[in-house]
Formats: sequence, structure tokens, C-alpha cells
Amino acid sequence: MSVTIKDVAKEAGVSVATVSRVLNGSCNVSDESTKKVNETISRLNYSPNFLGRNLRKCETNVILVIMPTSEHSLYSKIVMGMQSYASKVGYDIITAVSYSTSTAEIRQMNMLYNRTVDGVVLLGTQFDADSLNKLAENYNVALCCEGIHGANVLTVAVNDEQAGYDAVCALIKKGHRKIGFIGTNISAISSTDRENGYLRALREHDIEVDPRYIYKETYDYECGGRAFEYFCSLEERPTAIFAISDLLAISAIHTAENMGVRVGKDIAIMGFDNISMCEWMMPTVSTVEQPCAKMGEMVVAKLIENMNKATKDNHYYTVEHKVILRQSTGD
Amino acid sequence: MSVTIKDVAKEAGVSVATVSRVLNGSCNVSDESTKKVNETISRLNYSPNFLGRNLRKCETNVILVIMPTSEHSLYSKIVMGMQSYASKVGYDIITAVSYSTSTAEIRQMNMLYNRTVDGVVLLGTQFDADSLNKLAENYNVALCCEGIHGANVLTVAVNDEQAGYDAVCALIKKGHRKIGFIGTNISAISSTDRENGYLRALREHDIEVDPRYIYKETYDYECGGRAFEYFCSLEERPTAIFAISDLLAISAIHTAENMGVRVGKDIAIMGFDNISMCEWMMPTVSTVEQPCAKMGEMVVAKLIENMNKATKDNHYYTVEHKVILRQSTGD
DNA sequence: GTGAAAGCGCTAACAC
DNA sequence: GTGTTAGCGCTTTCAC
Repeated sequence: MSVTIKDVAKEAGVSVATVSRVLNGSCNVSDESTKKVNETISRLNYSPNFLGRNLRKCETNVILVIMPTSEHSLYSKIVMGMQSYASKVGYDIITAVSYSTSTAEIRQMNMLYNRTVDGVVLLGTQFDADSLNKLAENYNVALCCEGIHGANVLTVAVNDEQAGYDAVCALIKKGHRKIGFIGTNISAISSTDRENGYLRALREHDIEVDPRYIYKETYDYECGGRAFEYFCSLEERPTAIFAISDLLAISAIHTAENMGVRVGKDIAIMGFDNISMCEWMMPTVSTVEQPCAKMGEMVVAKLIENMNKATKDNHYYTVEHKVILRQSTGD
Repeated sequence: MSVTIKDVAKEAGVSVATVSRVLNGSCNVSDESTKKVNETISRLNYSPNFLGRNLRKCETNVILVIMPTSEHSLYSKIVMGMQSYASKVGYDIITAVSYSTSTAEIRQMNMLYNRTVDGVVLLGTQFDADSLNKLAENYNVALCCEGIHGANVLTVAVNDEQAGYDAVCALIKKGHRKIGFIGTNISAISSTDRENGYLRALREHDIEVDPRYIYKETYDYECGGRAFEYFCSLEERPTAIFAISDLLAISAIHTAENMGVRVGKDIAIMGFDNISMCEWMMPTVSTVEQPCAKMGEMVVAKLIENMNKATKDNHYYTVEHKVILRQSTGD
């Protein structure tokens, strides 16, 4: 077995308590003891066993982040923000991917129940508001990026309705009045609220909502292309399209180019999220940026605060989004 | 505090030992006791504390995967393979991103030293062979995807030299003899060995190696485009380019198209990794595929085997790669 | 088939 | 400033 605090104590000629004090930076240790202990620690190459420490302290200083997917997304940027903050305050971030399935998510949540982690951040979840509320009574849970209506759980996200509104207003300002919408049938705030923003933008500019200009399926890549083909089948095609994700927008752009439609010239297409691919595409893709790093830092900071609180902060914090215009809208 | 094994025992009117036996599926428990205990567990909503269990058993059943970046879809596919195998044998996979910095990597490795995890898989590392060898004496460590010359550590990866060779042979077979190479100055097997494969392919086909056709910088996206501009500045341009990563190839393709060079017609470009964007690009990108899921499963399986072994398996396992020809090479 | 009790490695309260 | 010791929640040996 590996070397323990006992071994260090014996070797250094002090008690385990003194070693523990040195490890935890207590000031009530003489310089001499501190030196002896530190020297012994490095000589024996000792590393404290966190299972013992954590069991004793009832905390692990680890936060689990559950995300629906790890590919082509803004999640990696959010996690970077989380890690940057967490490392500053002595926490570790670990991640798990649920592939948007509740079986995986439920299994991963076990790490919370069995005290392997101190808290969980959900970047999108299959849990409903009731389950989350119950969960939050006993555990430290937060939502990030994707809120849940009716959940009284700490949440950090953009204002999706306003963001959808701003995106569509940008298109209207460029002279478009026939604006297609690519959304999903999935009841997620990021989908429904962005659609509501689209609708409000049209209404406020006296543009009649044409249900034929609304195409909804899923988040899957292929759906963007299918949406584009559908719009092209209409006698009166939209001159601009707002998609609720960059992936859907990119798929639509590819299909457009394959059909000989010049994106940015013949049609304007706008996405959402500002994933890195937006800048790698030709044309580069207009989109709505979420402040990923900031969201990550913020949610972790507030989650850690909650851990030491009797009454938990369960606010819905809104962070600023930003419309970015690039070639796909003719900019 | 939360409910413990003691509470369950008291409630069920049995000893903690009996509860423990039920939890761990021991057969030496009467049906009656089992029923009573299980009923109490679900009534109290008890979940065993893994810190206690793990401390006692000196194992956590968790494997940490450290990766240089999370945006590279290659890694997410590998991790999926790991997870699929791990969940079958009762292990959990957690991930951490090092951003190719040794500070982050060293910090993350603490989870190994302090027994938070049972083993670590490194998908690329800043550690040198000596450090890894020393590490592997006391801990369960494996490399995946990116081997280290001189490291006697369990490794699963493709044969990068052969893969580079095969890629360039595919270009030669299509009639190319002026073949540019986009690599890096970074001393990593995936870079140096693919370059060696490129050189061998030329030599074996009596093509003189022209140092002007070799461009090396870093893995960053922009470098692919810069490489392409450089090649265009030569009086005699290459007719084909082999890049050691899809990202570099894609960057080169974008620059080419921007310069009016038709990729797949005027020039052939081949990448490496087969990230999903290869199929989304226009033209679709020829590349060398690594069997990601298989690599992930294999390395985790062998790592777990090592945990219960006196003398550890430290072989370098090679898995099959596959050249995939698409539009960017005129296919 | 079941229970008592030791002990995994650590921290912290208490005594000196 | 330092040491002794109880105990975090659990598994497992040993008695019975």
C-alpha cells in the first residue's frame, strides 16, 4: 500500500495531528516541525489520500458537469470558464456526457447521491421542474445555458427570447421581410423562447407571421438541410432564415450551396451559439454569441457559494448575448 | 447529514453487516432480511456513501481521461468508446482538459496520487518518457491515440508512420509527384511519424524529397491556411497536399477556395483523423480514419486488467487505420 | 445466517 | 505548540 499520514508522522518524529496541521496550513506549528514534516513528505513522496480526507470532511471539492453532447458545441467553452474559476478556489471540474438520455443522466447523478461530488451543473437536462426542485432541496444543483420553466433552481443563461428577437431584428434591419425559422419540436427554453423572440420581432415590425415559414424538427444536423429544401419548395421562398442553432444553420448553408443558392447573396442565414465552426465556414456564419466563459465562471461561483449556505440562491441569472454579423447574412 | 448504513440497519432491525451484505449481493443473507433491508433502503431513500466504501476498499472504480482539448471531435469519439466499455464493467469515466499545458496536467494527475481515481488515460501528454515510466511503476497509467517514444507504458494508437505512408501513397497512386506536407514543429509521434511516413512514401516511389514542399508550424487552425499560401508562393506549386490533421487540411481548403483554387480539381488535399466536419465540408475531405471507439474500449479494458496485476502490461498496441478518399482528392 | 468489532486515512476537538 | 483520540461510512474477518 501507499504511504500514509502515519508513516510520515513516524518518520518525522511527530504526531499525525502535526502532520495534518502542516498539510492544512495551520499556523499553530513551529517552524522546526513544519520543516521536518515537509522534508519527510517529499522524501517519502507522500500524497494525502483524499478518500480519507473527504470522508472526514464530508466534501470532495469536485463538481460534476453533465452535458448532452461533447461535439461541436459551446459546451467546451463553458467548461473552460468553469475550470478557470474552479481551479482558483480549489475545486475540480469533471464532466460526463448524457447524450440527452435520462438513463445516462440518472446514472451520472449517482455521483451526487453517493457523495463522489459536491455538486452538479446541468447543461441541459431531461429532468422536469418538479424533479429538479425536489433534488435541489437536498443537493447542490445548478442549471447553465438551458433553463427550465418552473424550476426554482440556480440558473445561468442568456435571455433566449430577447436573443431570438435581436437576431431576427438584425435580419429585418437588412430589409428582409420574408424570414424563415428553423426550430425544434423539443420543449426546451432554448428552442421555444428563441421562437417566441422570432415571433415578437415579426409582430413588432408589422410582418404577418406565415406558418409556412416555420419549420420544426430536432437539433440533429440533417434537419437544417431538410428545412432548407422545404423552404425552397415554397412558391415564395424566404429571403432570410434564422436557425436556433449554428449546426442547423450550417447544415442549411451546405444544402443551399449544393443547390446553387449563394448564401449571403441570394439568401441570408443566421445561426445561434457562435461555435468555432462559424468562423471556419465559407461563408462565415452570422450568429448570436453566448458569453460562455462568463456563464461557466458564474454558475460555478454561485454553486460553490450555495454549498455553504442554509437558504440557497435559486435565482435565474441572465447574461448578455451578442449578435455577430458575418458573410452568411451578406456582411 | 444524510442517511447512513447505520440508520438503515437500525430501522430494519438488523446489523450494519447484514445491510452491507445485501448492498454487495452476498448470498449468505436470508430472504427475509434481504427483503426487510431493501424495503428500508428505498423507504429511507438511502444511497451508500462511496467515500466510505472506497476508503475501505482502496478503489474508486473511476478512470480519469486527460485530453489536450475538448473541441477535437476525435477525442469525444474515443471517450464514447471508453464509456461504453467502462459502464459494462462497473467503472466510470471522467474527463479533464489540459489545454496542452503541463501545469494543468500535473494538477489533474493529483487525482491519481490522492486516490480519487484508480487510473488515468492520457490522450496526448506533456510528460516525457522518463516521467511516465516512473509514474507507471506506482500507478495505473495508459496512453491512447498518441504514444511516446521510449515510454514503457501501456499504449493504444494507430501506426502513425504507416498511416502517413498510406495516405501519401494514395496521392501518388493518383499520379501526384509534387506533394506538399503540412506538419508541425512539435515533437509528438502523431506529427513526426506521419512526416516519416510521408518521406518514406516519396523515397519508395523514387520521388526526390523537396524541402520546400515541407511546411511545419503548429496544430492551430490558421497554420493550414498559411501553409497553403506559402505553397502558392513557390514557382512550382505542389499538385497535392498531405496535412497531418483534418483541421489543418480544412484550413488549407478554405484558403484555397478563397484564392480561387478548386480543391479536388486544381489541387488534391488530404487530412488526418476523419473528424465529422470532413463530411460536412464542400468539397468533402479525404482523410485517414482512426478507429476511435475501438481504441477507447481497448485502452480501458487493458488498463482495468492492469489494476489487478502484479506485473503490468506495458505494450504498445497498434490498431488499424483506414484511408478514406473523398472529393478533396478528386474522388 | 447474523452480529460485533476492527480499521481504511484523515481531521479536529480536547487536553496538556 | 503538540499529542491523543474519536469517528466520518463503509467492508470484512471472526465468532457464534
